[in-house]
Amino acid sequence: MTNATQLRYYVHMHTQEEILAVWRSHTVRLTKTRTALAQLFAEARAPLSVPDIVRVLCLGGREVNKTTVYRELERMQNIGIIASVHLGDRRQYYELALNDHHHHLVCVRCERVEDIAVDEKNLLAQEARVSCEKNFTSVRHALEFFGVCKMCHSVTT
Amino acid sequence: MTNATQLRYYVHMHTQEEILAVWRSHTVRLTKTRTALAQLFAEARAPLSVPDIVRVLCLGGREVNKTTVYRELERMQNIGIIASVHLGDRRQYYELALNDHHHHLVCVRCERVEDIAVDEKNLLAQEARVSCEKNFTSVRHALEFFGVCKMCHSVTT
DNA sequence: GTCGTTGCAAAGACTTTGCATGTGA
DNA sequence: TCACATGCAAAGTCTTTGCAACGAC
Repeated sequence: MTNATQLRYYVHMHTQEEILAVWRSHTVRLTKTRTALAQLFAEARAPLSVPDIVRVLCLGGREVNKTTVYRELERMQNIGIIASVHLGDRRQYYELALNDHHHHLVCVRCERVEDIAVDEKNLLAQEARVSCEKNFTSVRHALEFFGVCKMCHSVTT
Repeated sequence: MTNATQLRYYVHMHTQEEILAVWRSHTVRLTKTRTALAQLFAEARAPLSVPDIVRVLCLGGREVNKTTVYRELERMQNIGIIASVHLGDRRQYYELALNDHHHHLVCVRCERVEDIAVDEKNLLAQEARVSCEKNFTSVRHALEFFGVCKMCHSVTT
Protein backbone atom coordinates (compact mmCIF):
# COMPACT_ATOMS: atom_id res chain seq x y z
CA MET A 1 0.00 0.00 0.00
CA THR A 2 1.60 3.17 -1.11
CA ASN A 3 -0.52 6.21 -0.29
CA ALA A 4 -3.65 4.20 0.11
CA THR A 5 -5.19 7.19 1.94
CA GLN A 6 -8.44 7.09 3.93
CA LEU A 7 -8.22 3.42 4.82
CA ARG A 8 -6.11 2.39 7.76
CA TYR A 9 -3.98 -0.69 7.76
CA TYR A 10 -2.26 -2.83 10.29
CA VAL A 11 -0.25 -6.00 10.27
CA HIS A 12 -2.73 -8.80 10.08
CA MET A 13 -2.52 -12.27 11.43
CA HIS A 14 -2.67 -13.61 7.90
CA THR A 15 -0.16 -12.68 5.27
CA GLN A 16 -0.58 -12.33 1.57
CA GLU A 17 1.47 -15.50 1.18
CA GLU A 18 -0.98 -17.52 3.23
CA ILE A 19 -3.85 -16.34 1.07
CA LEU A 20 -1.99 -17.12 -2.13
CA ALA A 21 -1.34 -20.58 -0.76
CA VAL A 22 -5.07 -21.12 -0.44
CA TRP A 23 -5.48 -20.00 -4.05
CA ARG A 24 -2.82 -22.45 -5.19
CA SER A 25 -4.52 -25.32 -3.42
CA HIS A 26 -7.56 -24.55 -5.53
CA THR A 27 -5.67 -24.76 -8.82
CA VAL A 28 -6.46 -21.32 -10.06
CA ARG A 29 -4.06 -19.02 -11.84
CA LEU A 30 -2.11 -16.50 -9.87
CA THR A 31 -3.00 -13.37 -11.75
CA LYS A 32 -2.17 -9.80 -10.86
CA THR A 33 -5.71 -9.20 -9.62
CA ARG A 34 -5.52 -12.13 -7.22
CA THR A 35 -2.13 -11.05 -5.97
CA ALA A 36 -3.36 -7.51 -5.41
CA LEU A 37 -6.50 -8.68 -3.62
CA ALA A 38 -4.50 -11.04 -1.43
CA GLN A 39 -2.19 -8.24 -0.37
CA LEU A 40 -5.05 -5.83 0.20
CA PHE A 41 -7.03 -8.20 2.40
CA ALA A 42 -3.92 -9.26 4.25
CA GLU A 43 -3.29 -5.63 5.19
CA ALA A 44 -6.83 -4.31 5.58
CA ARG A 45 -7.82 -3.38 9.08
CA ALA A 46 -11.52 -3.04 8.27
CA PRO A 47 -14.03 -4.73 5.98
CA LEU A 48 -13.76 -3.58 2.36
CA SER A 49 -16.45 -2.84 -0.21
CA VAL A 50 -15.91 -3.22 -3.94
CA PRO A 51 -15.80 0.54 -4.50
CA ASP A 52 -13.23 0.72 -1.67
CA ILE A 53 -11.10 -1.95 -3.26
CA VAL A 54 -11.17 -0.43 -6.72
CA ARG A 55 -10.38 3.04 -5.39
CA VAL A 56 -7.51 1.93 -3.19
CA LEU A 57 -5.89 -0.30 -5.78
CA CYS A 58 -6.18 2.31 -8.49
CA LEU A 59 -4.73 4.98 -6.22
CA GLY A 60 -1.87 2.60 -5.58
CA GLY A 61 -1.27 2.31 -9.30
CA ARG A 62 -2.63 -1.21 -9.70
CA GLU A 63 -5.46 -0.84 -12.16
CA VAL A 64 -8.28 -3.31 -11.56
CA ASN A 65 -11.61 -3.67 -13.23
CA LYS A 66 -14.66 -3.56 -11.01
CA THR A 67 -16.29 -6.47 -12.81
CA THR A 68 -13.23 -8.59 -12.20
CA VAL A 69 -13.23 -7.61 -8.56
CA TYR A 70 -16.87 -8.58 -8.14
CA ARG A 71 -16.23 -11.93 -9.75
CA GLU A 72 -13.06 -12.55 -7.83
CA LEU A 73 -14.66 -11.72 -4.50
CA GLU A 74 -17.43 -14.17 -5.18
CA ARG A 75 -14.91 -16.89 -5.82
CA MET A 76 -12.91 -15.98 -2.74
CA GLN A 77 -16.09 -16.18 -0.75
CA ASN A 78 -16.96 -19.59 -2.16
CA ILE A 79 -13.51 -20.88 -1.38
CA GLY A 80 -13.78 -19.47 2.11
CA ILE A 81 -10.96 -16.95 1.98
CA ILE A 82 -13.25 -14.03 2.69
CA ALA A 83 -16.71 -13.57 4.16
CA SER A 84 -19.26 -10.90 3.48
CA VAL A 85 -20.39 -8.47 6.14
CA HIS A 86 -23.25 -6.00 6.30
CA LEU A 87 -22.45 -2.77 8.06
CA GLY A 88 -25.74 -0.93 7.93
CA ASP A 89 -25.42 0.74 4.56
CA ARG A 90 -26.35 -0.75 1.23
CA ARG A 91 -22.88 -1.88 0.27
CA GLN A 92 -21.54 -5.37 0.67
CA TYR A 93 -18.30 -5.53 2.63
CA TYR A 94 -15.79 -8.34 2.76
CA GLU A 95 -13.11 -9.36 5.21
CA LEU A 96 -10.77 -12.28 5.69
CA ALA A 97 -12.65 -15.34 6.85
CA LEU A 98 -9.46 -17.04 7.89
CA ASN A 99 -9.46 -15.00 11.07
CA ASP A 100 -11.26 -15.82 14.24
CA HIS A 101 -14.94 -15.12 14.21
CA HIS A 102 -15.58 -11.63 15.53
CA HIS A 103 -18.04 -8.78 15.32
CA HIS A 104 -17.97 -5.10 14.43
CA LEU A 105 -18.68 -1.81 16.10
CA VAL A 106 -19.56 0.80 13.49
CA CYS A 107 -19.72 4.56 13.99
CA VAL A 108 -22.90 5.67 12.29
CA ARG A 109 -21.46 9.13 11.66
CA CYS A 110 -17.99 8.54 10.22
CA GLU A 111 -18.37 4.84 9.39
CA ARG A 112 -15.24 3.91 11.28
CA VAL A 113 -15.24 0.19 12.05
CA GLU A 114 -13.68 -1.53 15.01
CA ASP A 115 -13.42 -5.24 15.55
CA ILE A 116 -14.79 -6.43 18.84
CA ALA A 117 -14.67 -9.69 20.68
CA VAL A 118 -17.99 -10.96 21.94
CA ASP A 119 -18.67 -13.83 24.24
CA GLU A 120 -20.59 -16.17 21.99
CA LYS A 121 -21.60 -18.96 24.32
CA ASN A 122 -25.00 -17.45 24.74
CA LEU A 123 -25.44 -16.68 21.05
CA LEU A 124 -24.52 -20.18 20.00
CA ALA A 125 -26.96 -21.61 22.49
CA GLN A 126 -29.72 -19.44 21.06
CA GLU A 127 -28.70 -20.46 17.57
CA ALA A 128 -29.14 -24.09 18.51
CA ARG A 129 -32.50 -23.43 20.14
CA VAL A 130 -33.79 -21.43 17.15
CA SER A 131 -32.58 -24.06 14.72
CA CYS A 132 -34.45 -26.71 16.65
CA GLU A 133 -37.65 -24.78 17.37
CA LYS A 134 -38.08 -23.37 13.90
CA ASN A 135 -36.81 -26.35 11.94
CA PHE A 136 -34.03 -24.50 10.20
CA THR A 137 -30.69 -26.04 9.26
CA SER A 138 -27.25 -24.46 8.87
CA VAL A 139 -28.18 -21.61 11.16
CA ARG A 140 -25.64 -18.84 11.62
CA HIS A 141 -25.90 -15.33 12.96
CA ALA A 142 -24.87 -11.79 12.10
CA LEU A 143 -24.30 -9.43 14.99
CA GLU A 144 -23.10 -5.88 14.61
CA PHE A 145 -23.00 -2.97 17.02
CA PHE A 146 -23.67 0.63 16.00
CA GLY A 147 -22.98 3.83 17.88
CA VAL A 148 -21.23 7.17 17.75
CA CYS A 149 -17.48 7.23 18.26
CA LYS A 150 -15.83 9.62 20.68
CA MET A 151 -14.52 11.92 17.99
CA CYS A 152 -17.86 12.29 16.22
CA HIS A 153 -19.61 12.74 19.52
CA SER A 154 -17.34 15.59 20.60
CA VAL A 155 -17.74 17.32 17.25
CA THR A 156 -21.52 17.52 17.60
CA THR A 157 -21.71 18.47 21.26
CA MET B 1 -55.16 -6.20 1.40
CA THR B 2 -57.08 -7.65 -1.44
CA ASN B 3 -55.07 -10.18 -3.40
CA ALA B 4 -51.77 -9.01 -2.03
CA THR B 5 -50.21 -12.31 -3.17
CA GLN B 6 -46.73 -13.52 -2.26
CA LEU B 7 -46.57 -11.73 1.08
CA ARG B 8 -48.20 -13.31 4.07
CA TYR B 9 -50.16 -11.33 6.58
CA TYR B 10 -51.45 -11.82 10.05
CA VAL B 11 -53.33 -9.77 12.56
CA HIS B 12 -50.79 -7.56 14.19
CA MET B 13 -50.70 -6.22 17.68
CA HIS B 14 -50.92 -2.71 16.31
CA THR B 15 -53.78 -1.56 14.19
CA GLN B 16 -53.86 0.94 11.39
CA GLU B 17 -55.78 3.26 13.70
CA GLU B 18 -53.00 3.29 16.26
CA ILE B 19 -50.49 4.24 13.61
CA LEU B 20 -52.70 6.99 12.25
CA ALA B 21 -53.02 8.32 15.78
CA VAL B 22 -49.25 8.67 15.95
CA TRP B 23 -49.36 10.57 12.66
CA ARG B 24 -52.01 12.91 13.98
CA SER B 25 -49.98 13.71 17.05
CA HIS B 26 -47.28 14.90 14.71
CA THR B 27 -49.54 17.34 12.87
CA VAL B 28 -49.08 15.97 9.44
CA ARG B 29 -51.78 15.58 6.84
CA LEU B 30 -53.57 12.27 6.54
CA THR B 31 -53.04 11.55 2.89
CA LYS B 32 -53.94 8.42 0.98
CA THR B 33 -50.31 7.30 0.97
CA ARG B 34 -50.07 7.55 4.74
CA THR B 35 -53.32 5.67 5.20
CA ALA B 36 -52.18 2.93 2.85
CA LEU B 37 -48.81 2.62 4.54
CA ALA B 38 -50.42 2.51 7.97
CA GLN B 39 -52.68 -0.31 6.91
CA LEU B 40 -49.88 -2.19 5.20
CA PHE B 41 -47.54 -2.07 8.18
CA ALA B 42 -50.36 -2.90 10.55
CA GLU B 43 -51.00 -6.08 8.61
CA ALA B 44 -47.52 -7.05 7.48
CA ARG B 45 -46.15 -10.17 9.03
CA ALA B 46 -42.59 -9.60 7.81
CA PRO B 47 -40.31 -6.63 7.21
CA LEU B 48 -41.08 -4.80 3.96
CA SER B 49 -38.77 -3.25 1.39
CA VAL B 50 -39.76 -0.29 -0.77
CA PRO B 51 -40.10 -2.45 -3.89
CA ASP B 52 -42.30 -4.80 -1.82
CA ILE B 53 -44.50 -1.96 -0.70
CA VAL B 54 -44.94 -0.45 -4.13
CA ARG B 55 -45.69 -3.83 -5.67
CA VAL B 56 -48.20 -4.86 -3.03
CA LEU B 57 -50.04 -1.56 -2.97
CA CYS B 58 -50.23 -1.32 -6.74
CA LEU B 59 -51.50 -4.90 -6.96
CA GLY B 60 -54.13 -3.89 -4.45
CA GLY B 61 -55.19 -1.04 -6.68
CA ARG B 62 -53.74 1.74 -4.54
CA GLU B 63 -51.26 3.46 -6.80
CA VAL B 64 -48.28 4.86 -4.92
CA ASN B 65 -45.16 6.50 -6.20
CA LYS B 66 -41.86 5.01 -5.16
CA THR B 67 -40.34 8.42 -4.44
CA THR B 68 -43.21 9.21 -2.10
CA VAL B 69 -42.78 5.88 -0.36
CA TYR B 70 -39.08 6.46 0.19
CA ARG B 71 -39.78 9.90 1.64
CA GLU B 72 -42.65 8.71 3.76
CA LEU B 73 -40.69 5.80 5.21
CA GLU B 74 -37.91 8.14 6.21
CA ARG B 75 -40.38 10.33 8.08
CA MET B 76 -42.01 7.32 9.70
CA GLN B 77 -38.60 6.19 10.82
CA ASN B 78 -37.75 9.60 12.27
CA ILE B 79 -41.02 9.71 14.14
CA GLY B 80 -40.39 6.22 15.42
CA ILE B 81 -43.30 4.41 13.81
CA ILE B 82 -41.07 2.05 11.89
CA ALA B 83 -37.48 0.88 12.13
CA SER B 84 -35.15 -0.30 9.41
CA VAL B 85 -33.81 -3.84 9.29
CA HIS B 86 -31.09 -5.47 7.25
CA LEU B 87 -31.82 -9.00 6.17
CA GLY B 88 -28.69 -9.97 4.34
CA ASP B 89 -29.46 -8.64 0.91
CA ARG B 90 -28.84 -5.15 -0.35
CA ARG B 91 -32.35 -3.88 0.25
CA GLN B 92 -33.49 -1.86 3.21
CA TYR B 93 -36.45 -3.40 5.04
CA TYR B 94 -38.82 -1.72 7.47
CA GLU B 95 -41.11 -3.00 10.17
CA LEU B 96 -43.23 -1.50 12.92
CA ALA B 97 -41.07 -0.13 15.71
CA LEU B 98 -44.03 0.03 18.04
CA ASN B 99 -43.70 -3.68 18.66
CA ASP B 100 -41.45 -5.33 21.17
CA HIS B 101 -37.83 -5.53 20.18
CA HIS B 102 -37.18 -8.83 18.48
CA HIS B 103 -34.92 -10.48 15.95
CA HIS B 104 -35.30 -12.33 12.68
CA LEU B 105 -34.56 -15.75 11.31
CA VAL B 106 -34.16 -15.58 7.52
CA CYS B 107 -34.15 -18.50 5.10
CA VAL B 108 -31.28 -17.81 2.73
CA ARG B 109 -32.97 -19.80 -0.01
CA CYS B 110 -36.57 -18.56 -0.11
CA GLU B 111 -36.09 -15.40 1.98
CA ARG B 112 -38.88 -16.35 4.33
CA VAL B 113 -38.60 -14.37 7.55
CA GLU B 114 -39.65 -15.46 11.02
CA ASP B 115 -39.64 -13.32 14.10
CA ILE B 116 -37.78 -14.85 17.00
CA ALA B 117 -37.46 -13.96 20.63
CA VAL B 118 -33.94 -13.82 21.96
CA ASP B 119 -32.78 -13.49 25.52
CA GLU B 120 -31.05 -10.13 25.43
CA LYS B 121 -29.58 -9.89 28.90
CA ASN B 122 -26.24 -11.03 27.64
CA LEU B 123 -26.33 -8.84 24.54
CA LEU B 124 -27.18 -5.73 26.49
CA ALA B 125 -24.36 -6.42 28.89
CA GLN B 126 -21.95 -6.72 25.98
CA GLU B 127 -23.35 -3.53 24.52
CA ALA B 128 -22.58 -1.71 27.74
CA ARG B 129 -19.09 -3.15 27.90
CA VAL B 130 -18.31 -2.27 24.28
CA SER B 131 -19.67 1.22 24.72
CA CYS B 132 -17.40 1.74 27.70
CA GLU B 133 -14.27 0.08 26.34
CA LYS B 134 -14.38 1.69 22.91
CA ASN B 135 -15.72 5.07 23.96
CA PHE B 136 -18.81 4.91 21.79
CA THR B 137 -22.15 6.47 22.74
CA SER B 138 -25.70 5.50 21.78
CA VAL B 139 -24.68 1.94 21.13
CA ARG B 140 -27.28 -0.43 19.76
CA HIS B 141 -27.05 -3.80 18.07
CA ALA B 142 -28.38 -5.65 15.06
CA LEU B 143 -28.70 -9.39 15.36
CA GLU B 144 -30.14 -11.62 12.69
CA PHE B 145 -30.09 -15.37 12.19
CA PHE B 146 -29.76 -17.05 8.81
CA GLY B 147 -30.38 -20.63 7.83
CA VAL B 148 -32.30 -22.93 5.52
CA CYS B 149 -35.94 -23.56 6.31
CA LYS B 150 -37.38 -27.06 6.41
CA MET B 151 -39.17 -26.71 3.09
CA CYS B 152 -36.13 -25.51 1.19
CA HIS B 153 -33.96 -28.12 2.83
CA SER B 154 -36.25 -30.96 1.80
CA VAL B 155 -36.38 -29.70 -1.77
CA THR B 156 -32.61 -29.86 -2.19
CA THR B 157 -32.00 -33.15 -0.42
C1' DG C 1 -54.98 30.20 -0.21
C1' DT C 2 -50.97 27.98 1.92
C1' DC C 3 -47.71 25.00 2.56
C1' DG C 4 -47.05 20.36 3.20
C1' DT C 5 -47.18 16.43 -0.18
C1' DT C 6 -46.94 14.22 -4.33
C1' DG C 7 -45.45 12.53 -9.03
C1' DC C 8 -42.34 12.41 -12.70
C1' DA C 9 -38.01 12.42 -14.79
C1' DA C 10 -33.40 12.15 -14.37
C1' DA C 11 -29.35 11.05 -12.06
C1' DG C 12 -26.54 8.30 -8.86
C1' DA C 13 -24.52 4.25 -6.51
C1' DC C 14 -23.73 -0.45 -6.54
C1' DT C 15 -24.01 -4.80 -8.89
C1' DT C 16 -24.71 -8.17 -12.75
C1' DT C 17 -24.42 -9.99 -17.49
C1' DG C 18 -22.76 -10.90 -22.22
C1' DC C 19 -19.23 -11.16 -25.19
C1' DA C 20 -14.91 -10.51 -27.35
C1' DT C 21 -10.06 -10.41 -26.07
C1' DG C 22 -6.12 -11.63 -23.36
C1' DT C 23 -2.90 -14.71 -20.76
C1' DG C 24 -0.93 -18.10 -17.20
C1' DA C 25 0.24 -22.88 -16.93
C1' DT D 1 -2.44 -24.21 -26.92
C1' DC D 2 -6.69 -23.34 -24.52
C1' DA D 3 -9.38 -23.05 -20.64
C1' DC D 4 -9.48 -19.81 -17.32
C1' DA D 5 -9.46 -14.85 -16.56
C1' DT D 6 -10.10 -10.09 -17.85
C1' DG D 7 -12.08 -5.66 -19.57
C1' DC D 8 -15.62 -3.07 -21.50
C1' DA D 9 -20.19 -1.73 -22.39
C1' DA D 10 -24.72 -2.09 -21.31
C1' DA D 11 -28.34 -3.09 -18.43
C1' DG D 12 -30.57 -3.96 -13.88
C1' DT D 13 -31.96 -2.78 -9.18
C1' DC D 14 -32.49 0.17 -5.45
C1' DT D 15 -32.28 4.91 -3.93
C1' DT D 16 -31.95 10.07 -4.13
C1' DT D 17 -32.74 14.74 -5.96
C1' DG D 18 -34.97 18.69 -8.29
C1' DC D 19 -38.89 20.82 -9.57
C1' DA D 20 -43.48 21.77 -10.94
C1' DA D 21 -48.20 20.55 -9.77
C1' DC D 22 -51.55 19.11 -6.43
C1' DG D 23 -54.59 18.87 -2.43
C1' DA D 24 -55.50 18.59 2.89
C1' DC D 25 -56.55 21.75 6.20
